[in-house]
Amino acid sequence: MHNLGMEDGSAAPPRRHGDAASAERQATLHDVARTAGVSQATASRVLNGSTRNVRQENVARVLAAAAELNYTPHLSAQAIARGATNTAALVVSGVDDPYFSSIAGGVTQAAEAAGLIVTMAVVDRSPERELQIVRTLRGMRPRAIILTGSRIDGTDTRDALVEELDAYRRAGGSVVLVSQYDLPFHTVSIDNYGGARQLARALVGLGYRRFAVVRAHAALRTSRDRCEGFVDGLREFNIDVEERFVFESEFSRRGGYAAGRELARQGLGDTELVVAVSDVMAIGAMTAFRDAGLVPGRDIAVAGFDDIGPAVDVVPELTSVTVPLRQVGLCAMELALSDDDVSRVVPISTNVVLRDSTPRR
Amino acid sequence: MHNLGMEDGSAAPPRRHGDAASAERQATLHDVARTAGVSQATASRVLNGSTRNVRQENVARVLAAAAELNYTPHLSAQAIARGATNTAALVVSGVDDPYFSSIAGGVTQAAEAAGLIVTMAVVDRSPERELQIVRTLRGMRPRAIILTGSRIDGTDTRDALVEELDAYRRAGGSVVLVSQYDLPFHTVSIDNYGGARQLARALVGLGYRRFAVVRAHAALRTSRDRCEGFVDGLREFNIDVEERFVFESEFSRRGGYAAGRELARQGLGDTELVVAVSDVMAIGAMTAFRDAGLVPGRDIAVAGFDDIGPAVDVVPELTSVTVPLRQVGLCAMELALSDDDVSRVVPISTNVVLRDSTPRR
DNA sequence: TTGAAAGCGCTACCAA
DNA sequence: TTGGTAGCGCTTTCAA
Repeated sequence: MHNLGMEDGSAAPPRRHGDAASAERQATLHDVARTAGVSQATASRVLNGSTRNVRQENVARVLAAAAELNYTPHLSAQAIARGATNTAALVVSGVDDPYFSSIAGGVTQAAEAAGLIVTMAVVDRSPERELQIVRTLRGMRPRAIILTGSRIDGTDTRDALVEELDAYRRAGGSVVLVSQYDLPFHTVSIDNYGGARQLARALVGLGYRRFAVVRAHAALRTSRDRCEGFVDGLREFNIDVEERFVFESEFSRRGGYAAGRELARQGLGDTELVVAVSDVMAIGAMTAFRDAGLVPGRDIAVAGFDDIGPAVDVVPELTSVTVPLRQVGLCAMELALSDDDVSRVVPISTNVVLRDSTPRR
Repeated sequence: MHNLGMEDGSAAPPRRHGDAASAERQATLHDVARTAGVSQATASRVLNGSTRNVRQENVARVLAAAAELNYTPHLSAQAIARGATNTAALVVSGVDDPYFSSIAGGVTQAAEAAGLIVTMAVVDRSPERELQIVRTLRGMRPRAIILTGSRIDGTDTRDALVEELDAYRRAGGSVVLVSQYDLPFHTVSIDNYGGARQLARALVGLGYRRFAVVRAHAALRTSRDRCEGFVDGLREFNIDVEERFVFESEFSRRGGYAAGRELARQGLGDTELVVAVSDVMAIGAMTAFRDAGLVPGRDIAVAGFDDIGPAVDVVPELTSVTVPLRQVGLCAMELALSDDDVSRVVPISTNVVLRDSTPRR
């Protein structure tokens, strides 16, 4: 690599080779050892093993040499020699969704605490793609694979995925699923069904009787569970949601907006409240309502799910179901690190928060 | 690890050892070769090299063996043998901030397209921590290191970081900085200064004369540039921002909220508009105003920066400066992959969007 | 078209 | 407390 076009006044030493293609070789442990005048084994002990049984003088020499050569251990080489990496893999479906990014925040925090590096992959496409990603990730031999928001349900590839994960686990890896509680792996199980059911009760308690529902594709377990919980909750009061007031849409702000717009276009009828399976969707829907000339909280009440930060930044503040997403991430990582023999399920409970978007009727 | 709780009827061979700790060995290329009855070299050629010069029959055998053994190439081993990985490292400061997660979205998308795996590290603490993270990342020998939102400015560790990055680059790695345009590396340079300056002009154009500013620590380059651009823009009209109406706070929703609360507590005086250095902060401030009984857009106008999605979900919709964050991510990755000799700077222009949070006066 | 074998950078065992 | 050395799983010459 050349270095044209930069008047580099910084501390950086100049290029050594004129040759454009030639890169300086990274210093290896061998180099360090030679420079320090000790064996490679000793250098290894100083830099990565237990410093204990090396003479002080040699420790110093090695350290000095390493600093001088700007040595960085080759993690792949270490991984291969040690037979284990310090990597954890995280699979999400969309980083820019607050739901996933909050979980990811928790995961990375816990990983850092455990000295692990997180590798993140995004599945935005098909289940096939997810399978492929898991295969690739497996190739990194991470300590753990954490799968969140997977559309594992009811697809042909489901069995293949499960087998892939199982093979990984048999080889000593640790698998954690977030919100997928019927598979034989560690699972952080968010109480989507229960929370939604509670939400239904609470809303009925406020005086609502006629509902519309905005949900995502049924293959998305999270959406389905929330939907079912809500519908079951209403059924306790002999309330049904009319088919024409159920909107299936993309699991995103855009999807929520589209659903809201559609609902507004079609006419609210006597619908009093629309509940979306996520805050992100609910917020999108609220904006769609406003754009259609409806005032959320007055003309139509709105409720969401997750209680993401922005829920209190919109007007009116959004009624939701609190899910401690960051903690979900922490939990997932902990589960991943506990080498439990049994597949454990850690339940995460959820909690209804009533706000101004659903005023008492 | 045990395997309780699942009746595994799959093709997976049974445990070899009764020992709970013992894991089944992952199949290696050697195993595949043996099973297929060919040499390891041939197996390698089929599975990873050019399939071309291997007899059809052997190709089939190897493929079959690989499938049967559920073989996954050991990426670390490949990395070490090939002398190169297919990894890219991304350093952000906070995943759950829409700013970073949007950029991260772009980066991962571009990485995927290029067949790279993204490793993500979060720097939420000190610059020292950042240096340490970069060192670790370097150990993975990624093809590229993308640094975004780094608080590289004016710290003691700055030189150390630069040297670290330079050493990495000398060894053939590719470094990309987002929004740090005075360092000798590839840079995606968001026009923070210009955008802020335009914003100032536009707001003055709307009739505003008295401003408050909510900003983050001056060491954060992004915040500083936006601030300076804004102040310079006002100066064109001989408008100054009083010192007591400048609030320094955390670069987050929380920080924005705190600043807004403080401003409300202190009293607006004759302040007409508060501009925050990011939408996230602006939105936090808006909520603080509301909580203090002020109506944003009526009692106090508000403007932000970035034009993140939620900007149009709040009421009133937030005036902002559009930054194509996803594209910034894409760009960064492209820059990383182009093995350009010269350190290139790709400018990203920004654009003022006036919305209801800053009504004409 | 194939296989033997020499590494890649590192760790860890064993003997000194 | 040290150094020699045998791998770790893979790629890639080089001969056959």
